[in-house]
Amino acid sequence: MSRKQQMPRPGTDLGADDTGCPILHVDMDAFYASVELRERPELKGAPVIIGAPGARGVVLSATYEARRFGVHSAMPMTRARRLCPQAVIIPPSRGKYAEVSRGVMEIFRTFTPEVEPIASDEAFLDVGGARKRLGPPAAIAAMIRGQVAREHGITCSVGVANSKFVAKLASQHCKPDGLLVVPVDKVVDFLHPLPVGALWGVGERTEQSLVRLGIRTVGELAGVPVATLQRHLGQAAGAHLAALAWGRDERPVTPHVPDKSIGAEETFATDVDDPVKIRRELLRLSERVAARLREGGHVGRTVSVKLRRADFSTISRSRTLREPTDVAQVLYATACDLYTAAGLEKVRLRLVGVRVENLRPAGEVTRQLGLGERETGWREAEQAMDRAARRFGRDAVLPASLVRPPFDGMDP
DNA sequence: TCTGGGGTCCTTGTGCGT
DNA sequence: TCTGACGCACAAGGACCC
Repeated sequence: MSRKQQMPRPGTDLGADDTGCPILHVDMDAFYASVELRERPELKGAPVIIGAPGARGVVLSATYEARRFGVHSAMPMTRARRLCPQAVIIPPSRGKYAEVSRGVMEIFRTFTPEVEPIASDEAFLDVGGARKRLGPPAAIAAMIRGQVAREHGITCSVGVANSKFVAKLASQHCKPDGLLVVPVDKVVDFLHPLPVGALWGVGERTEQSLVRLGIRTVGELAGVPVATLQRHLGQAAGAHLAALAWGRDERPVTPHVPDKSIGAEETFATDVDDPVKIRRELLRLSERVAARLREGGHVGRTVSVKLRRADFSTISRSRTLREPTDVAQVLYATACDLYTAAGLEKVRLRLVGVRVENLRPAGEVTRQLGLGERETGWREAEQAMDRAARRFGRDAVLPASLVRPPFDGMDP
């Protein structure tokens, strides 16, 4: 589901020597759309867009037929509909995609335990240790593609290279339904004709900065001194891009990357300036985030709120607590304080969000509650809500202020 | 053209203790 | 006692990823 445009093919004959190329990047083709098309085969060959049909939404996925009209993921739905009015719009079913994603990741793990999922539809695999058992990396990539297609009825593209970054570019390069090996001695030939925007970490802004410096291709980037890049892009980004331009990327495939933050946010159907409604939304988001913290066995110390005004300008405010927490009422109280302190109570907002950072495993934390603190009572109540939710569904038990009276036409 | 939601990482600024 | 340098933690915002 990369939102970058399909890159031009550099026209290099790369051969297929996969010696020293243990890294695979597997990327499902138009993942959400492909999953939907399994159930609606009559739409095969038609332009299909996955996205919320409401006024405020973006394209989550689009078939290649829709992409021919210029539609791509992250594009506002209104624009996508204008570009391709004949497209069939399907609202997303995230649960369904998560289930297929789990199945596909399980297939990957039958080939190697070294699987690093980076999104629901893509993962890095290090198959260096599977060579004796299963054969060379390119052969393993072909087996994976076959098994995913057989068991899930969708296609994927695989890049094979000596580093994560080159493998990822390779999979994008051979989409859809392709397999591309970039041999070690062809990495520079592969990279240098590409536009700088193809590099991981170069988005719209950075690309503009580079173009202003007269740098349009990776090859041109490779010829610029690191210090010059660092002066214009910052220390880390400059050094990072200079390394990538020569194909240097030492990051290993890491199967277990711990969560650093957990959050939830919501865009209102129409902008809201009523503090009561904003606080009710903060409560709903706090409940959601706290439930996910407890589900993952996390507690967190820093609570931040995100407030986006009607003009799309966004501010965030955060506070680090004395003790880490996974209690919705603590998150909610902090979020309300931050919202009030931000002075936006009379301002029309289009989005609010709650996030918890500085996560630690809940088991590691020894709790020190002050005199009169009631967190334990809340925690027990919320744990009881978790149990009810597991039995009867997420909406079975809600705080009173979130229970919608009958015929309540309020928004959200 | 009017921009979702869930994240990570980096930079910059500031306050505080030493 | 005051001052500057330094390191650190925190806060805020921005860019980027899928």
